[in-house]
Amino acid sequence: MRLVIAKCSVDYVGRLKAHLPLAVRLLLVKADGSVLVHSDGGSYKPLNWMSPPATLRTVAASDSELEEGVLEQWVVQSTKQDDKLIINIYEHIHESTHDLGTDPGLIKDGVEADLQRLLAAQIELLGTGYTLIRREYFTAIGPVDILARDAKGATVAIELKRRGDIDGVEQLTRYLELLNRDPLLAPVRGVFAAQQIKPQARVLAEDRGIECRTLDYDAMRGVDDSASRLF
Amino acid sequence: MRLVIAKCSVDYVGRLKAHLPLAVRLLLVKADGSVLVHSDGGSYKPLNWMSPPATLRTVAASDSELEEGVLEQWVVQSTKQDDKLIINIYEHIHESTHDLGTDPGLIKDGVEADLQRLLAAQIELLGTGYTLIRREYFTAIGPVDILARDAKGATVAIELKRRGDIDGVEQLTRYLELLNRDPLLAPVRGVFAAQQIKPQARVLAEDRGIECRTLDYDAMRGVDDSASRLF
DNA sequence: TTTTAGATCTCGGAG
DNA sequence: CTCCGAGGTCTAAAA
Repeated sequence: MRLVIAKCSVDYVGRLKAHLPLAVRLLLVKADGSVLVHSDGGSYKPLNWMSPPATLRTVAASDSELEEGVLEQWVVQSTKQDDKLIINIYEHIHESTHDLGTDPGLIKDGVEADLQRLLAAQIELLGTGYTLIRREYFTAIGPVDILARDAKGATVAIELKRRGDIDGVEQLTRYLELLNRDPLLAPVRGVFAAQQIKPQARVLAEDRGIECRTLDYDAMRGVDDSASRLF
Repeated sequence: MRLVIAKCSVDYVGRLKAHLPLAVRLLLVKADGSVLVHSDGGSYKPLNWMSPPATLRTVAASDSELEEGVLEQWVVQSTKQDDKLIINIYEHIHESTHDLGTDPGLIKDGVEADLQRLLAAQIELLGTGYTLIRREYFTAIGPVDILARDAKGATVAIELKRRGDIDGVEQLTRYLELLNRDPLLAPVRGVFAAQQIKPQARVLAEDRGIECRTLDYDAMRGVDDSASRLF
C-alpha cells in the first residue's frame, strides 16, 4: 500500500465524468492497482477512485507535455472496463509505502438473517395464535422469508426487511400470487414486516391487502439474548 | 488527517456487530473524527469504519487493563448514534499527520439528472411530433420522470434509467396503472428509456406494451453542448 | 429537519 | 459467468 499526500487535480472518465479541482488530498494506491482519493472529511466513500483491477502509469513532466505546474501525472486505467482516472500532481507532500499482507476479513453478526431467526422464534409477535410453518420457504421464484399460520389456521407469507420499501411490497406480491395458486396453501395472506415502513410502501401494501407491521428489533433481541453469544 | 499503519484488531458494535482479527492495516483518522480501516485490497469500502461526527479516545496500556500485547486502544464513539469502534493496536508501523484543508468538492456530469435534462430538451428523439408536458410529473406514488405527448396527442409516461432493469419496468408499470385512472390523461402509453436495457427488462416491458428505447448519452450531449461547458 | 431515490453504488450468494 | 438482493449502505436534492 502506497500513501501519498499531494496537491492535485483529478479527472474521472468512464461511466460518467467527474472532476476535482486543485487541492491537497490523500492518494491511496492499493496492491491490486486500485486508487482512492480522500479528503479530510466526508464519510468512507472517496471523492474519486478507481476500482481494481487497475494499472497505474506515471508520466513525468520531463517526458511529456503536461499542464503548467504539473510535476507528474498518474493515469490509472481499469483492466476490465473503459474507465480512467487521471491525477495531475502539483506538489508532493508525503510519500510512504507499506507491506500489509492479505487481510483475514470481516466477521459480521446482526444482519437480516439474524432478524429473521428472531422473528421466527417470536412469531406470536404478529398476533396471538400464530405458529411457524418454516423460514426460507422455497418457491419457484425464490424463498419466502417466513411462512406461518394464524390463529384461524390460514397461511401467512411474511416478507421481512430492515427498511420497508416499495420493492419489498412488489417482492411479497409476487410470492402471494404464486402461493395462492397452490390449493393446499390458499388462501394466503401477506404480512410486510420491517423496522420502518415508507409511506409509499404502506399505501401500496394496504391497497393490495397486505398487512404492514413495524418491528422493534432491539426489543426482540432483548428477549432472545442468544444473539449476543458471538461476542 | 492522520495516517497510521498498525498491527491491530478491530471491533464494531452498533447497528450490528463486526470483528476484524489481528492483521496489519491502514487506520485513517479524518478531521471530523471519522475513522476508516483499510486493507491492501478490495474496493473503496473500508473493512470497518466510523462515520462522522465522532470522537477518538486513546487508552494507553499503562492507564488501563488491556489485553496481553496491546500497546494502546482507540475507542471511536459516534456523536449522534450509539455506535462504537474499538481498535486494539499491537504494533505501530507508521504514523504521520497532514493538514489538507477543506476540499472544493466533486463536479459530476452524466448522472441520471443530466440524462433527464437532455432528453427533455430533445424529446423529439422519441418520435417526430413529441412535445414535453413536464419533467418530474408528481403522482401519489412518486414522480414520473418525464410526461410527454406524442404526435397524435396521446399522453406518454417516460421512465429514465442509466441501466434499464426489471425494477424500472415495475416502477413505470405502477405509474401507468395510476395515470390511466385519470380520465384527463388516459390512455397513457409507457416508454422505458435507458443507456442500456437488460434483456429480461426488455422482454417484461414489451410484454406489457411498454416501448423500449436506448439512449446515446454522448450523442445527446453533443447536440446540447451546454453540458460540455463544465470541462 | 425528514424523506426519497440514485449510485462510477459495493458486496455477497445462488444458479 | 450473470443475476438478484442487502447494506452499519452513502449521497444529494427536495419537501
